[in-house]
Amino acid sequence: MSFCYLPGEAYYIPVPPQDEEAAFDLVQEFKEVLESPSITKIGQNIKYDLVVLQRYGIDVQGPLYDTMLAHYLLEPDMRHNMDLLAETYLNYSPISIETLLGKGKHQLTMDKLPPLQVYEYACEDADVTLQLKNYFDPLLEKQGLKRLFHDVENPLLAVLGHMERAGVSIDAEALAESSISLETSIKEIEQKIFEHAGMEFNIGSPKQLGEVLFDKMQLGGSKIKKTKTGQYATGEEILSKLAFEHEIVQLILDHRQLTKLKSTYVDALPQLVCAEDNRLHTSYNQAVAATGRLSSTNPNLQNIPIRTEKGREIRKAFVPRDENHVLLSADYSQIELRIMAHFSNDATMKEAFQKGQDIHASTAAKVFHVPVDQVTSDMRRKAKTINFGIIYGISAFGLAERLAIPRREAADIIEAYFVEFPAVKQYMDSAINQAREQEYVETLLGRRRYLRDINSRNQNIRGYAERNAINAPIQGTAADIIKIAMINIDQWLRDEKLATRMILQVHDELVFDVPKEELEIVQPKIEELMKTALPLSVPMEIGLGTGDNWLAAH
DNA sequence: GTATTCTGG
DNA sequence: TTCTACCAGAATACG
Repeated sequence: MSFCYLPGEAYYIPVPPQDEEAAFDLVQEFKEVLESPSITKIGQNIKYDLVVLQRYGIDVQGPLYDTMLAHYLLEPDMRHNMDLLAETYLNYSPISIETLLGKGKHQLTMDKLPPLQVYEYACEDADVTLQLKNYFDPLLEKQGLKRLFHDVENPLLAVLGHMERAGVSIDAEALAESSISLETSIKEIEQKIFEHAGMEFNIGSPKQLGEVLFDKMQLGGSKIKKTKTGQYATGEEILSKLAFEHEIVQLILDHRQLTKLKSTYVDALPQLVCAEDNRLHTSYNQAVAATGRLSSTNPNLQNIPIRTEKGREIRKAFVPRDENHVLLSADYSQIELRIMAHFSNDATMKEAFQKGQDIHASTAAKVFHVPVDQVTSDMRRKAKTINFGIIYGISAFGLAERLAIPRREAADIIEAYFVEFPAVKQYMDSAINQAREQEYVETLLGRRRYLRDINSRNQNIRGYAERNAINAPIQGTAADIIKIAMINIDQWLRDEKLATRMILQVHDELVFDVPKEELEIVQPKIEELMKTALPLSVPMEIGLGTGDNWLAAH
C-alpha cells in the first residue's frame, strides 16, 4: 500500500474531488480485498494507510500484520523505518523517497509523479514489506512475542486509527482570549525583569539569562551550576533555589511559565484544527517509546497542562463535540504501584491495595512507624515521593534531592522502607539479576526491553540500565494493560453500534466523547473493561468523571 | 542540527 | 569522588 508519504499529516490529504475520479476509482478496485476479514493485510506502518484509505471510503478490516510493529517488539530501542529495516535485514537499499520526490519544502506529492515511477516504487515497497514479514515471523515466534504482536499491537493500530480520525473539539474562542491576557501579563513581567536587571535582554535565551543573573547580578554565590556545554544552568530547579535572593528570579520563572503556555498550547493548538471537521487530530506513534507506551505528536495531546492554575485554563478548552455530548475521563488509579505489588508479591503492599487504602498514606504509616490516622500531610507527601522513587529505581541522592533533605536521612528512609516492604527489595534485586543474565527484562505479556549496558564497567551507564531493569517491566506492563482495554472498548463500542468515541489516551487515562443518552450504558462498561483487561493479584481501581470540558471530567 | 527548558504520565 | 530517579514532544536560541 503506497500513497503520498506524509507521516502525521494524513488528515491534510484531500478527499479526491468529484471531477478527478481516476485515483478514487483505482482504489475501489481493492476495496473488497481490503475489507475482507479473511485476508491478512501486511504492511509497514499500516495505521497511515488505514487513515488515508478511510478518506477514500474504505474501512480496512483485520487481520493486520505491521512489519514496523514487528520490529518494534523485536528491537524496541531502535528505529523502525522501512529503509533502515531493508538495509539491516535484507541488505537492500530501496528507492529513497527523496530521490523520488525531492526534499525539503519543494518536495512533490506522489500524485504528481508519472504512474510508471509510482508503480516501480509501490511494487518495491510491497516486495520489501513481504520479505521483512518473512524475516521477522520466526523471530517473533522464537522470542515469545506472537501473542503480544497479534492480539495487542496489530489490533491496537486500527483502534488508534479510529481515535485519530475522531479527533477532539477545542474551544478556540476561549484560547484566543487566553492568548491576549497572557500577552499582557508577559509584557508586564518583562518590563519588571528589565528594570531589576538594569538592561534589556532576551529572557528566552538561557545563555543571556545566565550572564545577567550570574555575571552581572552576581546571584547564586557558590551554588552556581554549569551545563554540559559550560553555560550557566538556569532550569526551574536551579532558579527555585535562588528565588529568595532576588525577586527577579520568581519573575523569570513566571515569565517562563506564561511564554511556554502561550507558544506551545494557546497559540499553537488552534492552528492545528482541521478545516474540514473543525477538530484537532493528534497522531499516535506506536513504535517510539522503548517501554511500550504510546506517544502523541502534531500536536502532542499527552502533555496538556493540569498542574498549575493557568495551565488548567488550557485543559478547559478541550470540550465535547456539541451540547448533546459530555467528555468522560477514565483513569487507572496507581496502576504502576499495583503492578509493583503484583510483581513483587509483597504482602504489606498487596494488603494496602486489597483493603482499598490510600497507598501513600499507608506507605507513610509503615515507613514513619505511626498509625494511619496519625499520618500528617507532610509524611504523606514524603511517602508519595518514595513510592515514585521505588518505581524509578530509587537512590538516596535522588530522594534527598527531591525531598530537600540530607542524603543520610534519605538513605535511612529508604532502609526503613525496605524493612517494611522486603519483597519489593527482593523483586528489585531479582529484576537486576535477571537483566544481568539474559540482557533483557520483560513485561507481564512478554514485551522485552534489552539492557545491553547492564554489565558495563562504567558505573553511570550500568546504573542507568539497572534503573531501567526495575522501571521498564512496570511502565511496560501498564502500557500492555491499557492497550488491551482500548482494544476491548473499541470492539464493544462497535458491536453495540454506539456513537460514543474514544478520543484520547494519556498513558493511564482514556477520554471519551459521549452522547448524553449513552452515558448510563457506557460509563459502567468502560470501567469494567478497564478493570478486567489483564487481572492482577491486587484489585484495579478506575477513577471516572464527566463534564463539559476535560478539566471538569477529572 | 544540538542544547536547553518545560509540559505531561 | 561522581552523579543518578523512568518515559515522552515542542518551542526557542544559537552555531
